[in-house]
Order: sequence, then structure tokens, then C-alpha cells
Amino acid sequence: MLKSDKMSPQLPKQFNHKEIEPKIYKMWEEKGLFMATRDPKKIPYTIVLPPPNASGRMHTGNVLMVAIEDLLIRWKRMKGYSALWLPGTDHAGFETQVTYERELKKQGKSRFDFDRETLYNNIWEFVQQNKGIIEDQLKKMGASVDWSRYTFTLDPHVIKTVHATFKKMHDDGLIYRDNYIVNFSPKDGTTFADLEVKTEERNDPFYYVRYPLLDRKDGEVEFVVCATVRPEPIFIDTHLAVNPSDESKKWLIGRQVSNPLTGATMNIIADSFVDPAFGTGVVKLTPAHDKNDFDVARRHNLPILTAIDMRGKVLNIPEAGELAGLYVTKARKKAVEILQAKGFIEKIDEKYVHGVSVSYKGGDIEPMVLPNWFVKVETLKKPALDAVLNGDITIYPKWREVTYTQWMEEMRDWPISRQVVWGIRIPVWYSAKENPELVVSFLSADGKVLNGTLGDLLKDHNFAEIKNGLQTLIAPKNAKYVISSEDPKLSDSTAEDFLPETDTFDTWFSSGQWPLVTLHYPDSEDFNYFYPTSVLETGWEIIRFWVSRMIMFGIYLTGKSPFKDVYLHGIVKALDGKKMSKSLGNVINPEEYQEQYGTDALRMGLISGTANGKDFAFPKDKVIAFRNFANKLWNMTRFMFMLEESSGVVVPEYSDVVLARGNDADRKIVGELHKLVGEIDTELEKYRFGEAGDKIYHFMWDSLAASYIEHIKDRQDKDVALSIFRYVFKNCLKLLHPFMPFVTEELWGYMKSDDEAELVVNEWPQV
RNA sequence: GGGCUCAUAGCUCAGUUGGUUAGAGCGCUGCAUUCACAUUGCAGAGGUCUCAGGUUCGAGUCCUGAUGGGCCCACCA
Repeated sequence: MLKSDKMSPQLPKQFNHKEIEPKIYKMWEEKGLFMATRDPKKIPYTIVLPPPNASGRMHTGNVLMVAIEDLLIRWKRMKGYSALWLPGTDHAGFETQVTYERELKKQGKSRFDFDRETLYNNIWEFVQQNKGIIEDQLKKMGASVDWSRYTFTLDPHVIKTVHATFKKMHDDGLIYRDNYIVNFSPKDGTTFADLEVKTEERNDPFYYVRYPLLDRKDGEVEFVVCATVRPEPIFIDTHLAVNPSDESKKWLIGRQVSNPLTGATMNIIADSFVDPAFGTGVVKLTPAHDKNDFDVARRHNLPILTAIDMRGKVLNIPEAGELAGLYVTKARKKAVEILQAKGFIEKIDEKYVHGVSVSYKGGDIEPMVLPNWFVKVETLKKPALDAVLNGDITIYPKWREVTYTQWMEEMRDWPISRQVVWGIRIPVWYSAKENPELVVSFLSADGKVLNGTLGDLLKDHNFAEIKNGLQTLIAPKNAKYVISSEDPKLSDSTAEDFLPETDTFDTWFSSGQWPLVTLHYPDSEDFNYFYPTSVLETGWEIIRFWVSRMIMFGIYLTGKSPFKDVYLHGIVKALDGKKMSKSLGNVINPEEYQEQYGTDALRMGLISGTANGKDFAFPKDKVIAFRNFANKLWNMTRFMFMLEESSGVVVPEYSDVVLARGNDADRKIVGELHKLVGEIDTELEKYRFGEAGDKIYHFMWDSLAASYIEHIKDRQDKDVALSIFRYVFKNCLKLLHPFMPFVTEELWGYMKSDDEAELVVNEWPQV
């Protein structure tokens, strides 16, 4: 194809990313170039996009993630794979509900003003309004995702699959109900996942409480002393504990003391969790309100008795005495008064500083024992661990592997219930007739929030009113239930009345099935062709929560690991090298850089900043350097057209014949290019993105621009030199395209002949 | 307490299985501008690779220890 019969294009002096990027993305999208086909002659290459929060915005970590995944996908697509990048967004249950409730608060309302269904629908609307933001941002980033295969975690087919998985696990005996100690915040009125709980340093008095020793022998102390910051639930305590290897306390094991508040008899047990060096080396056990104590109680089969209710008040029971009905802080004061009056306070350390659990909304956590749905992980975790150990799955970088293996070894049963509305409801229904002891909270017909057991409430309210106004429900551990997505009454009108479980699944329960649901498991052609996926790319901080669950679900449901490789990128820190945080005011908004320097520069800068999965400071210098690089490419092209025009030569299509007419410089640059192609492939196979990027950068700038172009200026046979330049440059555009898709595609448009495909779907250079 | 990770140029970092004069980007110094790009070009300065031992013909790279950062997990009765 000869170019001389056309006017050479007149390029502006600089690469204008703001103008060109949207134009290019639109072209890709309209031509459907990201759509993957199930071509039996091709090898599939699949990546699932870790779904960002549907109502959120992209942060720097998301940008890095998109840059890396798009690089991999574009590279493999050009190499001839059937490359599919599956997009989607996550409902982000808790996070979104909190955001929505903040909006409600501005309107002077709260979630208690709505029944469950209305609240859900309102949040749905809220999310729909904001959903476009993240999709726009993905497009601006140049993400070559297949939009025709977009999934939202609350799509009907996702819910269907998640429900089916729950049912199957239940049938396989992997789901059970049990009471479990959860992070409950009386102030926020809900439980929080461990992730959502932060520890806050606080100064509280540390009380050394005397427990009178029973059956005291000669020479023995009168009191066993135990230090605590919270004496108020002592009235319910039944046991103290010491460390069995603590010689000075050994004699206490099996002995009894009397409860300093109630006078009831308490036993002293041994458990190695007790730190002999801390406090007095004696621990009081309050299993219903302390995670450790709960675990100890489980191990030793101790009673788990509740002292505090969900409003944060001491229970109104006889044992509570004067404390009954008081809020925790008041009850604590009262308890201290009583103990002091009895002479049971040995001393008070006023300067004690300790960690207190606080929800990230700010409410104090009152650990509580509530019924929960659990996944039994014993049989699931072994194959998931083995998949990594035996090499079915390779984790990059290698040193992160231990994070995974340790977690899988230690993994305990997984509580999957969350008391938030925004999520996939656990598909369980409770018969009203069989479960009068259900604790129900509902919005009555006249707009009041009422609580109580179902049996009691039905005395004054009819069932329809309760069901329509239902907010939350707590079913005792042994409640009778049926598993069904729909109200069982819908399929059998003669059936009894049912109330739905109001708990939703932990988001990791649904996102753990992401590789499956995005491919429409179990019975779709996509699933048959594209599963297992090729590489799972994400930040290392969610390896435990997400990666481990996907591997477990994938193997459990399909018998195959859901992906072959896991690439874990590092966290992008602020310019000062510290973790980005709102309070430090060092959060980087990637859009500012994108706006100023262009998407290509932002992508390449980030990718070049890390290649080994380590955390790294936002590489501002590199972003600027690659903005300059984009402009360099632009001007290389511009200059080539000017030379072609001014020299007036006919530039022949590159071939071995042309090269044979050339000189040593020609052969050298072509040779270097061919070597480069091999090197790029090698680096990318090893996920060494930064190295690969640097090599193209230096070849194009140093060898091609600084050296070869200067050389062309002196050439008499400009036709040969320009032909070789075109050949080398076009191949460089290909190599660079996965890194900097916009500028390369735009320049390709000027360089390509009419019968050549767009760069995004063009062929990767071969040596 | 357990685990991971880092320490290389003024700054941010690369350096893959140990192999000749240790690299990049930015910054810095000097020079250059009608003739693609100042988002440019040319030239240059700048490092006893944290410290102490060890293995080796050979160590920035491997081993041991120390010091100082960062992160994760557990715990704080």
C-alpha cells in the first residue's frame, strides 16, 4: 500500500488527550471490539473484574487494577486469544446502606421509618441513580470490558445462583444455625462484621475485684482477685479462669468462689488463653459479651448467659438486682458502688488504657450472642488450600502465598448472616404457626415500630399487618424453617403463613461466586467455554475475604479452581508514602491526574511504579514522564509525515527486500525490535509489567527517536529508511497499545492502511 | 506475641536463577532553540548498595545476626 497518493495528515503540535480519548473509546465500543466470541479455534483468556461498589467512585487502587487487567486483556486479545474481560459492580451491602442512611438522616428520617421491602426498594433507586458514575469511569480508563456481559450482584440470575448454592450447601450439611458472638452496636442497632470494627484506645478505670474463696483452707488467701474494666455483668458470671501452666495459680483450678454481686457459687477453670502476666492472672468469664470468653465457654461447654439487651441495657432479671434496666455505663457505676460497699474492690487503676471496639459509624460495640447462619468450612478449605499448594493455582508474587495458606489452615466456620436490608436475602421462611417465639420488629399500620415475640404480637395484630410492616426478625437457633426463594404460600395457597428471614448474606458469600455468576453458571455456553478463568487480579488486602472464598466455591460447585493465576497488586499510597486517609488529607483523586496528564499517562505511570506487588507511593513523576512520552510518540508520527511530504518519495511497504537495500543502522533497529518483542512477552508472562513498560519506553525514545530518526535525516534513500521506520514504529504501537491504548490507537489510525484492523484487535507482533 | 516486607543516587524506586565499569523517572549543573516535539535535544555531576559477620574464584543479589521503617494477624480480661 502506497501512501504518497494521499495528502499526509497534518497533526497538531501536541497530543490532546481530552479530545481524543472519548472519541477512541466510542469507536471501540460502537464497533463492538471488546466483545468476546466463543470461537472453538481460539483459546479462551478470561478475567473477571473485581466488582467495584455500584454506587461508589473509583479510587487509585481501582485505577491500578483496571490498568493492569486491561493490559493483560489487550495483550492476550492481540495475541489471538478469545479474550473476555467480564465487568460488573457489587451492591456492597453494608457500605451502601450506610451511605443511604446518611442521606435519610439529612431528610430527618431513619431506616426505622420504613418496612423492610420499602427500604430495599428505596436503596435500589438510590443505587440506580449513582450506578452510571462507576461505569463512566471504567470507560474513561479505557477498560476494554465486554459490556454485553455486564453483571450486577443483585441481578436476578445472580440471586438465583446464590440461592441455589445455599440450598445445595444446606442439603450437603454445610449450612447450620448457631448462636454466635457478633459485634453488635446498640447505638447503630445492627451488627458489624469484624472488618467494620475498629479498635479505639481509651482510658477506663481498671477494677481489681475480690471474689471470696469458698472452702478456704488454712494459709489460703481470703479472696481471689480479678481485674476488669467492666464489672457490670458480673452478676451473670459463672466461672473464673487461670492458666494451667501458671504455677502460682494452679492450686485454684477446680476451686470455687462466690459471686461478689449475687453470692452465687462460681467455679475456677483452666485455659491457656489466660495470660499469667496480665492483671492478676485471673480472668472472669462473661461468654455472652466477650469474644474470648465466648470461645473459652465453647471449649469448656460453659453456659452462655446474656446480661445486656440489644438496647444496651442490663436485663430485667432478678439476678441483676439494682442494675436491672440500667444502661451499661450507669450500671457500671452502680456495680462499683455495690462492690465497694461490700469491700470487694481491692483497688482501682485509674490510668488504665485499653482498646475498645467501636463500629466505624462510631457506636460502641457490645458483643452479643445472636443466632446466625454458618458455613461449615472443614471440607471446603482443604481442597482450596491444596489447589495453591499443588500448583493448580499460582499466586504472584510468591511471597504473598503464605498469607493465603496460613488463613486457610486457620479458617474457622464462616458466619454468613448480616442484619442489613441491602443485600441478597437468605432464602429462608419461618412458619408463623410453628414459631411463635420469633422475635419480630415491625412497622404497624399506624406507623409505630413494635417489637415482641410473634406469638404475643399476633394477639393484637393480624398476620398481614406484621408481614407487610416487617423490619427485622430474630429466629431462635432451633426455629423451624423452609428454604425457598419465594414465599411458600405463593406456590401453595393452602400453606400456612410464613415470615421471611430478614438477614442477608455476607457480601463475600455472593461475590465469592463472582467467576461463576458472571459466566451464568451452571448451564450456559459462556460458562462451558470461558471457565475456569485465567487470572484473578486484585489487591492483596482482600485475599482472605474474597480470593479464598472464590476458590472454595469454585471447587465446591464445579470441581475446578476458578482461575489459574492470582496476581496481587500492591496498595497505592499517598505522595508522602503514607497510607491514604481522609483524616491525613493526603488522598489522591486519580481523576485529577487523568484530566491533567491523560489516561495513558496515568495508567502507564501506575503500572511502571510497581511490578512486584509491593505497596508503593503514587508515582507522580512517572505519570508526567509518560505524558511526555505520549507526546513524543505523537511528534514522531508528525515528523514522519513531514519527512514523507518534504522528501516527496514513495514509501514502499516494508519487506525483506526493502531491508536488504538498507544499511547497518536499518538492520540494527529491526533486530532490536525483534528482540524487544520477545522480551516484552517474557516479562508480561511473568507479570513484570514495569519492566516491560520500561523496555518499550527506552526502545522507542532512545533507539528509535533519538538515534534512528536523527539518522534518517541524513539518509539519501529516504524511501528505504522511512519504510523501515514505519515498520518498526507500527510494531512499537502494537507493543505499547496494552499499556497506553488511546494514543497508540489514534496514531495507528493515521498509520494504518485501509484494510488493516483497529489496533485493539490487530495482531501482536511475531518474530 | 506470630507472620510478611523494605533499607540501592537529593527524591521515588528497578536490579528476575550470585558473574564484567550498579540502572530508570524526577530533580540538579552546563550548553543548545527559524528547520517534529521546551511535554525538546546534547553533555555532565551524583551511590564504600543500612551495619557486622559468613558462604563463594566472585555478593546489591545467598546465609546468620544487629539497627531502623512499613504492613498483616492475634491479643489487650
